[in-house]
Amino acid sequence: MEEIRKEQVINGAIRCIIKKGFNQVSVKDIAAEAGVSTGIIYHYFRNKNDLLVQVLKYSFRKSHEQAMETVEKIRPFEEKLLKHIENINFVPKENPDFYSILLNFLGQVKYNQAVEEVTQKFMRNLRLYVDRILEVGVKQGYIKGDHLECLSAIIIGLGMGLGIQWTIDKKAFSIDQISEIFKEMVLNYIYKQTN
Amino acid sequence: MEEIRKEQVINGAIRCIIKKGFNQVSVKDIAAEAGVSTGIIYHYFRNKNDLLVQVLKYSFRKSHEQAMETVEKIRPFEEKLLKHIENINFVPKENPDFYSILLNFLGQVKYNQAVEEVTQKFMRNLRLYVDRILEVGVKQGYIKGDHLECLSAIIIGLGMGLGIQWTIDKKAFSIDQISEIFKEMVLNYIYKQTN
Amino acid sequence: MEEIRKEQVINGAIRCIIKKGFNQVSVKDIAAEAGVSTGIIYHYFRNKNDLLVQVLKYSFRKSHEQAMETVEKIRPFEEKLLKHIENINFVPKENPDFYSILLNFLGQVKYNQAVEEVTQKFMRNLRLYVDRILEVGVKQGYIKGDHLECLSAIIIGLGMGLGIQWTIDKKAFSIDQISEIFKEMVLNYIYKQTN
Amino acid sequence: MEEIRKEQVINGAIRCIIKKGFNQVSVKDIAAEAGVSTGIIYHYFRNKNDLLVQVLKYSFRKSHEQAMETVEKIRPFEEKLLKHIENINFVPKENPDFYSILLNFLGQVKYNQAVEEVTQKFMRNLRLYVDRILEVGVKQGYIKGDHLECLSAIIIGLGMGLGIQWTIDKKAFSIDQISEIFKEMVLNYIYKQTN
DNA sequence: TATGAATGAGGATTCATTCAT
DNA sequence: GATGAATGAATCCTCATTCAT
Repeated sequence: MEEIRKEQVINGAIRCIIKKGFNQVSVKDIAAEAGVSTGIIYHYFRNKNDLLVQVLKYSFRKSHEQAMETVEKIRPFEEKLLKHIENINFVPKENPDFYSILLNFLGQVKYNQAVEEVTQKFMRNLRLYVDRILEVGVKQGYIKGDHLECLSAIIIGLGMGLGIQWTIDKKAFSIDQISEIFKEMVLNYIYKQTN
Repeated sequence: MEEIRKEQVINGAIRCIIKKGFNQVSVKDIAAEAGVSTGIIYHYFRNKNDLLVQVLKYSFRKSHEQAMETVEKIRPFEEKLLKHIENINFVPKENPDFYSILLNFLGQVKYNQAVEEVTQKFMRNLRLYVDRILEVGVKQGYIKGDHLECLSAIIIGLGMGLGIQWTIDKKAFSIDQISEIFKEMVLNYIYKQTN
Repeated sequence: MEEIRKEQVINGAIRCIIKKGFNQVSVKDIAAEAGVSTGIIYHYFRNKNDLLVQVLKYSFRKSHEQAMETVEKIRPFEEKLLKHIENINFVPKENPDFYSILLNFLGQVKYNQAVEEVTQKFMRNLRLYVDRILEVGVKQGYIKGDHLECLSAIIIGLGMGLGIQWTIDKKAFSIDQISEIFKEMVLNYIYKQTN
Repeated sequence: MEEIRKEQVINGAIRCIIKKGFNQVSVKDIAAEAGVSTGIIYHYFRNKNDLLVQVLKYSFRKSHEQAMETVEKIRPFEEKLLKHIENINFVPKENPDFYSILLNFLGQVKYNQAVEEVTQKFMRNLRLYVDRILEVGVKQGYIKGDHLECLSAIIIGLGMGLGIQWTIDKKAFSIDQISEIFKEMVLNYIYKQTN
């Protein structure tokens, strides 16, 4: 029951942030959106900041789960890597709310330790997942392991940079097209190192 | 005189935003930091939002000028392109305040039309600048023009994605190392298309 | 059972008031301190104010019982009077919590009829008890009854005034020393009237 | 101007406390009573507690000034001492608001350091003033200095104890009558020590 | 009896904005 | 141009009280 209520409030908060923006959201708004009283929010969360941190954690978890879903099942190395890059690049299109939430929180990282920790952990996990895929490629002899330690940051960084650009300006480019090019660049890079 | 006062206030606002974060800054804070009264701020800016938009414009202009400075003088195509990529990648290290400011504003884009317009224009200019460099490369016969229309978004996107990752977590990777790899990836791509 | 529960809650409330102060105590605090739920408090007490009035009554009764204990047994007039004065003067030292509680409630007397009535009754009983001792002294011929009607108020008043001073500032004076002097002043007064 | 505004707010706060009681007073009440906006209170006082401490200081200062006024001019030792005792005893009648305020704050002493400090200082000054009068009596040879060090606490303590009793229950006794008796007790005591 | 989730009015405090000086 | 006192709506949060279980 407690978990249900917490999720109810978190989802209300997410809808509010998407609709009005992080800075403009009040506890009253969230309570109304979630269909509860303001008081109950303080029963389940220490304060507004605690709630917002839970929102971030929840969003990260959901996004992660969603992005992994399709990749998990794929075995062949190259196919798995390319599908993962595609997934990352397609987040802004397929889950635009996530970028809304993310952009709202990124500005807070520097000023809010809890937000910083949660965000750092999320980013590290993202890179780690890519690293693991690449490791498999190395182990199976497809690619050499040299010069691969930064590739995860590049893949995640590009995904994020494109996502933000596209969120700011949907007319900037075609995500589909750019994703293809980027996949090609990555393949070039890992095989060139190998040959 | 008006310009001096405006810049004085804008710089106070920038210092405040960097120090306390966008959401936590009040007009009183800015006035105190700039060494003026709150009243005078309303003499030179329509309201707080107007001031913040001016801050964004000012930051974008300064960052742009700084990033261009070294590149402008370089003539040879490849050298110019690589130097520009390097410049973009090094912004978070050499001008970390810019990323502080940028991240503070990115969350507002969706909810504030003026911020949206200014940000969109800035991003377009960034891509345009890269496109121009590439165009010169095509004209001078170094590379073919096909498949280059998305490269600017990739270059800018990666710069931004790395900048944000690094701003969030300085231990994530070495900017220098990653910049080298990325430059290699870009060269691979443009010459492979050509040959 | 009802009495046990009520006393359990009252004692929780007393500990809370001593620890945090009357104004700062919530029903939730009291429930937690007493080891019960908030709901049960409303089963045994009409509301928070009712509970607090019961706390006051209980404190007055306990303090009264404690102060009387030693005096009751003493028969000789002068010895009994002096011992009672001493008891009154020593309350702040021997039962400092009582003064904590008392001071917390005194400010409410004017604004809370129930508190006013309970406090007035307690103060009257205190004076009455002194009056009875003096009456015995008169009956037994030790002192004359003229000019004695105010002595109880003086004895109680001084006890209270010293208690409050000492509660505010333990370094203000030595209760033992002052009690001796005051006993002497009272004896001087009642025998001077007599001779 | 700042001082006038501060006094305006303090007086509003005093009227509120007298009318509704310390615990029941809100900043909104005080603002309304003082005829200002709530915002301005935070312009002149750090917070509600700061304002209340200023109220206490102000009340203490005013009460002190008022009590001293008549005594200051009197030179002869005995007359001066008796007049001072009388003044102390008559405060509840002549300045009942002071006792209202005092009782409202006494309960806070233990839980509020600023209130504690201000109250301790006030009480010490009260005793000091009595001590100075007695010193003069000693110097001029009217009385001996032995056994006088506690007399100030007794005089202040009785004044306070009677004041509180009378504030709680006006029918308890006649202040005039009791003041006469107490003055007699003090004279007995100081001269008995002398002869 | 007993619990503690739920309510929502009310409290302290902040802050963008105005305006008399 | 320049100041900063003044406003009051809005914010976060608390808490007495109720009630379904």
